[in-house]
Amino acid sequence: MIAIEQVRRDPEAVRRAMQARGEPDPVGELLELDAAWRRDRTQADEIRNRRNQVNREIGHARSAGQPPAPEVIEEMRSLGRQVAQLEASAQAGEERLRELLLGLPNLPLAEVPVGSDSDSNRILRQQGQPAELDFPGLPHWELGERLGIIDFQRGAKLSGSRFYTTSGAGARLERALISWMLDLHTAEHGYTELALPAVVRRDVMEGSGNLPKFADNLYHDADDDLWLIPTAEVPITNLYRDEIIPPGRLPLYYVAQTPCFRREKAAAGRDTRGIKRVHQFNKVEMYQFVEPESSAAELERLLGHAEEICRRLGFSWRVLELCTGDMGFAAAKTYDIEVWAAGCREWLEVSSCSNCTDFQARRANIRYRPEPGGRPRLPHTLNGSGLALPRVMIAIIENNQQPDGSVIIPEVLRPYTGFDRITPPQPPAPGG
RNA sequence: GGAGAGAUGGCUGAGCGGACGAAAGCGCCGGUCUCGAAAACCGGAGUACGGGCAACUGUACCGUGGGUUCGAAUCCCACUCUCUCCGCCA
Repeated sequence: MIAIEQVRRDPEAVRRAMQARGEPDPVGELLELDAAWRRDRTQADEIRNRRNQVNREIGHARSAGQPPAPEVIEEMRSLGRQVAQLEASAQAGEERLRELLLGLPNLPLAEVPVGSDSDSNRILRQQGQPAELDFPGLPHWELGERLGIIDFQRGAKLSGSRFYTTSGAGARLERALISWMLDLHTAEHGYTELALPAVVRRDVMEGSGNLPKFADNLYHDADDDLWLIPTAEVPITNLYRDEIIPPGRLPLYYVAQTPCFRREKAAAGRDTRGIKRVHQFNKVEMYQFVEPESSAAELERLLGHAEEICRRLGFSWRVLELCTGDMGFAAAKTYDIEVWAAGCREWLEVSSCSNCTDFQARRANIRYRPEPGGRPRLPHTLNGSGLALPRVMIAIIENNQQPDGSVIIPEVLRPYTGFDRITPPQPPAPGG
């Protein structure tokens, strides 16, 4: 949520930001609502003040044995009615204002390239070249089935399209990746590991900005009004909801592996083959609560932590700086990391690293106290995948496939997998 | 699932419908004392919003939402959460 104070102070900046985002201009309506509720609020406070004064007088008189005069009571009744009316009006205005603010995306940082869609994203750097195989390579959906490690039919049998199962070396490879990533981030990058609920309450989804606007993409249990998380960002953001973090605690660095559930309604028909876009997947997520002054530098470090995974796995990758129109709702600045997959011959997004500035903190009412006795401030929050498992699996399987149909396991994972190669269950028949 | 108890400030914990933003203790911050610390003593300190250049000032907040009343931390209703016991269960 953006601050109404900022709209008051610099309406032009907000107007420009929303335009860069491709949003309709909300400023006029915001300012009108704001002025109206402040007027109601001030009047209600004044009448209340009067009422409180008379109340005290009644109390004093009463303890001196004097009951209040009927006309005094009558005035109090009248004041009560006025207060109730003004308050109802102020409350309605405040709710509409909040609703409007909740519907607005974060303001992009000044350096974010302006553009309406992914065509305007800027390629910041590229490490390595898109690898070419010197034999006809296979996409992972074929490799996975031939190796007997990914089963799409049975996934669909259990849960429908866009679900899959892994088995044997495939399941082990994913578990190894998860352990290795968590170990790397905790041991070398300073993160604290969290284990978290995968279902959360409605107000938690609202705190993170997924509800009400993005209900379409969420799975939901109606009986208990519980929602399946689309990313660990949701529960982590809400850890400190409605709290004031004591002095000296920031920065807080967290990493968590959770399943992520996405209905992908908006992407119906896209990426239907393989495990590139599925309804349930695992993701290792990094998350930071930091002081506002350091969030810009922290985003660069966070990005580096995600890139380190790519480097050690031997990937070729590139870093994109997203333009204003392509960024997520809560982000003020976002880097995407894409790795090259030689089988489907695509750059796959494996990480999205964002500085959400104070947007989530304000929305979820998370504050911190800079020093003992100091005024509470809003921290900045950052999140980044580190990394999303299915697409990492894709890249490993496709890039490391061998002419004989086997797949070489990257060196760093071998202590975790216990094997250095995945081989087909039987020698592949000639011609497949 | 059944039965019961509870929710007040950073924590513990008082609070006959009117003087209550709320006793007291602990903790915290500042000061006196001390070479320094501890102890003792003195003082300070909640959060949000409105008005004001500011000093300041007004209002709200005792789990949440309603209700009764001139007036609610206090009375009534609903909900949420926590704890204890029983049952069931990985």
